[in-house]
Amino acid sequence: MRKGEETRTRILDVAEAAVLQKGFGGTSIEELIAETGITKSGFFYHFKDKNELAKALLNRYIENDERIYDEIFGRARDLMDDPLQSFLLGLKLLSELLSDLPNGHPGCLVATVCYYERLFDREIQETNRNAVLAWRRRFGRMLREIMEVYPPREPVDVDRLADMVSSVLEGGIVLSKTLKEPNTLAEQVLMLRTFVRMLFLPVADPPVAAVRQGQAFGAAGNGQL
Amino acid sequence: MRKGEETRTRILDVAEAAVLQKGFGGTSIEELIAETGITKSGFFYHFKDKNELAKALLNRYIENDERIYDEIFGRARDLMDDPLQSFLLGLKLLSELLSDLPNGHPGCLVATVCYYERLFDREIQETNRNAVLAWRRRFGRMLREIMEVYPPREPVDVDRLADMVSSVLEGGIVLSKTLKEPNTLAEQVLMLRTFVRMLFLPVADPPVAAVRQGQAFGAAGNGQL
DNA sequence: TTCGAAACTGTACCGCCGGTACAGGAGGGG
DNA sequence: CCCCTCCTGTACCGGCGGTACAGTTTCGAA
Repeated sequence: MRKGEETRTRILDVAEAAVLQKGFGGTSIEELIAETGITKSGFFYHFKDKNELAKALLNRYIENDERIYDEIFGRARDLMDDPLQSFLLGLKLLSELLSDLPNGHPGCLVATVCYYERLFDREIQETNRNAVLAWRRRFGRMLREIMEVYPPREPVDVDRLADMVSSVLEGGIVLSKTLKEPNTLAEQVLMLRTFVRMLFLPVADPPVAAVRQGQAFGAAGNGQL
Repeated sequence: MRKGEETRTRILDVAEAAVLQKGFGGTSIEELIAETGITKSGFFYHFKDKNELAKALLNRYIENDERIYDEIFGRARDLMDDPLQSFLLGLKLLSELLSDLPNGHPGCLVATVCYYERLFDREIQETNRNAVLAWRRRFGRMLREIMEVYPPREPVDVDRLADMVSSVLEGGIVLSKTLKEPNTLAEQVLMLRTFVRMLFLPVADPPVAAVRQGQAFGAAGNGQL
C-alpha cells in the first residue's frame, strides 16, 4: 500500500506536468513510463486506461485546488473580520501566490478537460462541471456575506459575480501562458480585486480633478461633487 | 484554384469543429478525411502535416475573430460618438451575439493552442501570442480613448484592463463549455461591462441607503454623503 | 483541340502508440 | 511459509501520422 501509492503519485506528477503542456491527446503513456522509470505493465497496473488516469489526475487537481483556496481565504478570514476586507485580502494573497510561481502558472486541468471534452466519459465531464460549480458556490458564499453588509453600487447577480472570479482566473491563465508573461495572471486577479472593491466600497479616494468634459448621460449624478 | 480552395475550406471547417471539441491531439486526420469525404492522399495534398493544418486553422480563426470584433465595435462606434458609450454598446452587442449562438460558443482556438503548446513549432506559438497581443492593442486603443475623456474612478493600467476583456472572454468560454450553460459567457461579458461602466462613469443611480455598518478603512472617504 | 497544371485517388508501407493478455518474480507482513 | 501487493518481460493487435509514388480526372489557357 505504501510503495504503490508512492509510484502512483510519481506517475500522476509526471502526467500532470505533461498534460498541462500538451493536453491529454498530446501526452503519450509511453513518455510517462519513460520519465517515471516504470514499465508499461506497471503503468496499467495502476491505471487501467488513459481515461482512468485522467480521472485520477482531475480529482487530485481539484482537491489540491480546493485546499489552496481554503487556506488562502481561510487565512484572510482570520486576519480580517469584515467579509469584504477579508475577500479583498484573499484576492491579494492569491495574486501574490500566483506571482511567486517561478515559471508562471502551469495551466488549469479543468480547462484542459474542457477542451478535450468529447473524448472523456460522462463521469469526468460531470466531475469537471462540479468543480466549476464548487467555485461558484465558494465565491458566491463569500460574496453573499459581503452583500449582507455592503450594498453593491450596481445591481449584480451574485452567482455571475462569483463566476467572474473563475473567469478571470481561467482567462488569466490562458493569457499568461500564451503571452509567456508569468505575471499577467496575478495582475488580472488584482484587476478583479479593483472591480470588487469598487463595487462594494464607497468611493476609495477623492479624485484630483472633479469635473471633466463628460458627455450628457441620462441618469448619472456625480456623487463626488 | 477554385475547387482546391473549396476542398481546403471544407477540411478546415471539419477540423475546426473537431479540434475545439477534442483538442489537436484528440483529433485524428483519419476522422477528418472520413467526414470530408476525401482520401488521405487528398488531405496531404492540401496540408503537408498536422502542424500545417494547425497553422492554417489558427490563422483563419484569428482573421475571423478580428473581423467580428471590427464589425461589432465598428458598428458601436457608428452608433455612439462618445468612446465610453460606444465601448459599452460594443460589449452589449458582443454579449448579444454570444447569447445568440445556438449551441453556445464552440471554444477558442487560441486557448486550445495554448493548452497544446509544446507540440507545436515556434511559429504557431508566436502566431498565438500575437493574436493575444492584438486583443490587448485593440481594447487598449479603445480604453485609452475613453480615458482621455473619463478619468477612471480608480487608477488602472490600461493594458491590464484591456487584458481583462480577453481574460473574461477566454475564462467565460471555459466556464460556459464546462458548465454546459451557453449563456454564462454572455453574462460574463455583461458583468465586465458593468465593471467598465462603473470604472469610468460617475455614480449610476443614487443609492437608497447611504450609510451602512462599514468597518474603519484607512483612506476611504464617502463621496456619496 | 490539345496540353498541362491543379486536384485529386489508390496502394503499399513504416514506426509509434494505446491497449490487452498473461506469465512470472521480488519483497514484505501475517 | 504463504499470500498479497507491486511490479517486470514479452508478445501481440489495430489505429494513426506520415511517406512514397504512380496514376487519374478536370478544366482552363494556348
